[in-house]
Amino acid sequence: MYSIGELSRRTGVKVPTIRYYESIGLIASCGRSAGNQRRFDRQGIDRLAFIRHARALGFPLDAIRALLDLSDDPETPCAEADRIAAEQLADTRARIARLERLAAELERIATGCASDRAGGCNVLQALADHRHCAGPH
Amino acid sequence: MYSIGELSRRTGVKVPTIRYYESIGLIASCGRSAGNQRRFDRQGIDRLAFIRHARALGFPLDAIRALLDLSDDPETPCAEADRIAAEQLADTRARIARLERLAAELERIATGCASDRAGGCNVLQALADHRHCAGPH
DNA sequence: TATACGACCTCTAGTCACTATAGCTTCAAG
DNA sequence: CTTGAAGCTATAGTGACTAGAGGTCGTATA
Repeated sequence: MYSIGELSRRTGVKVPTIRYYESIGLIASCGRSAGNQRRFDRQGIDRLAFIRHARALGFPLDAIRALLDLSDDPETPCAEADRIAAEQLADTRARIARLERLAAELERIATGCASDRAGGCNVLQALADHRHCAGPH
Repeated sequence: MYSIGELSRRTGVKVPTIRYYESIGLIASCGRSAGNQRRFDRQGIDRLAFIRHARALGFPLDAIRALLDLSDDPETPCAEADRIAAEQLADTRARIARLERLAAELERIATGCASDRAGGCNVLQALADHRHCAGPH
């Protein structure tokens, strides 16, 4: 049996975050001490480690909830898990693509400002007038 | 003089968003009609277009506020504007780097799941056990 | 001039995934 | 038995909006 602090140390998830996960029904303590403090078991650690790992990979909590449901039953078809992961990958790639467009435009804007006064500043002029941009965003 | 809807149409910023920007002091209407409806002028359009453009490039509203302050006075040194833009660029690049690490790991996890049941699912096993991962995240 | 209808108004609450604070109680070591 | 760390609940705040309720205004037409 582990206290919430122990669980936190073993998984790297902060104590308030663990309580938050419990409040939204993502995890459950296996009971309480006489003085109303949460107690967790080995399963609690595994489940929280799973969540942490999935969060680190960028999965939203809703997706993690679905993945946890799937892994609770080893007989479930896992096509759904594959789909969720594929979706997350596609989402991540889309974000990268968007950010790369922004970075390119920012670089064009942010480098080589001729003026040293705001009046002629590249950055400010580019932001004020969309026509200074190369691509759409 | 433009109504809020007209301003919205001319800048592509949604009406509730315009009201939100006003509520946080990012823009101001130049007055109200007899019936208490907002009225904007040409300057309002320019300022909102500036904001929209900066948001499209990923600048947070706080940075945009600072950029607007700078562009309000053409005599201000523009080193600060350059700094803000450079910071935004650095931030964007950092995000890209992180997302690329995640995408690589997701791809490794999400492709080629051998099993068709959750019990042997690649995705679920990788999430359950960090040791299945190639790199840190 | 009456009326219809779209556009406008304010205010509140919800989104996501936490984080912070306040004020209190419990646990474990000495 | 005392002390101090760790635990508890509840509430509010973050960023940048978005959605909804319930009411008012402006203007074109009949």
